[in-house]
Amino acid sequence: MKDKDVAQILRDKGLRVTPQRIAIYECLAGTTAHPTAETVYQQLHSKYPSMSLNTVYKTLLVLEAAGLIQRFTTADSVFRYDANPAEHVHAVCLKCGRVSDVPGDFGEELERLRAKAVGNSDYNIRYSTLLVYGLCPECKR
Amino acid sequence: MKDKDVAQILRDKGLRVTPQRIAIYECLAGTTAHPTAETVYQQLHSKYPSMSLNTVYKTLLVLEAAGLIQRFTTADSVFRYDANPAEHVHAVCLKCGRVSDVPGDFGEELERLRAKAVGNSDYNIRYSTLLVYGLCPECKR
DNA sequence: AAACAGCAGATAATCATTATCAGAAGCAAA
DNA sequence: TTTGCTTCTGATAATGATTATCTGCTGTTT
Ligand SMILES: [Mn+2]
Ligand SMILES: [Mn+2]
Ligand SMILES: [Zn+2]
Ligand SMILES: [Zn+2]
Repeated sequence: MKDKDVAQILRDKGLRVTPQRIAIYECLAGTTAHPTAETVYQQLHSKYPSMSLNTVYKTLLVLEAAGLIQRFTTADSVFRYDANPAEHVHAVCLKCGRVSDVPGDFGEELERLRAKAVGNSDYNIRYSTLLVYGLCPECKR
Repeated sequence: MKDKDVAQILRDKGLRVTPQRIAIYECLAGTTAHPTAETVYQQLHSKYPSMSLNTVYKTLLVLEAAGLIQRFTTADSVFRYDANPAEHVHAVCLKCGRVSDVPGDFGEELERLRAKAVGNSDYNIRYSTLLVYGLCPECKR
């Protein structure tokens, strides 16, 4: 997704386009690491020394509300952010906390699970999150 | 699971059996609501006025380490506790935060997902958590 | 350029969870 | 049953992530 698109999506939602919003989105779009707000802040601090952590948090909320990114939480209870807002499977390392995408198309499996959950639950189901926990390549020695 | 069993499991792990531990386990075993630590604390406060919230937290960690319960986190980033330590599917209400078990046996589907994730990921996968988000019966009006 | 509404940054507040430590209590041995 | 050791509990404080508040600034529209 290019800057122009992000800017346009923001404008279409009545939101302003600011350098901070573009920078934070690009930071997320340019990594596969599912960083925390703190990590995003540190990444951008050299290029944008005046940007505050609070702005990072608020901007991430704005981007999420606009449907541009997703936010999720793992067992360590720190929010992770992902420039890919589509449902997909995440692997979480039990030792170092790293979060990675699980490659492959799980659309069919997730859809089947969803259908079964919809049938069995009295909830009006909107979406689902699947996390698999284990040891990352580095940590499994 | 009866008290005697819990007590014995604790003893087998070299842990002491205390009224607080039994009470907290029974509180969890007697509900399907997946309470937070704070909720467990409030539930027990009338019967055990001297029990502290800190003890609830530490006891829940002990019970989890003993494999008697499981802990997980939802989108609101507050830990939920469950006397059923087996993998199963949870539904989370987007409006009120309620967490319910999704009935039905998802063992086969979860196993298939796990197998596919194991094949596609370079993580050494141990377990997984599947949460479905939506509106609970109360909140969907 | 001007004017307005929304945004960024500094700061403080909040909330859940964990750490610390002294006294109480479970447990095993005597 | 009593003793003695060790672990646990509860009071309190600390931590860490996230959010709230407020003032000055900036993007946007005219
Ligand atoms: Mn991802
Ligand atoms: Mn459950
Ligand atoms: Zn790792
Ligand atoms: Zn609800």
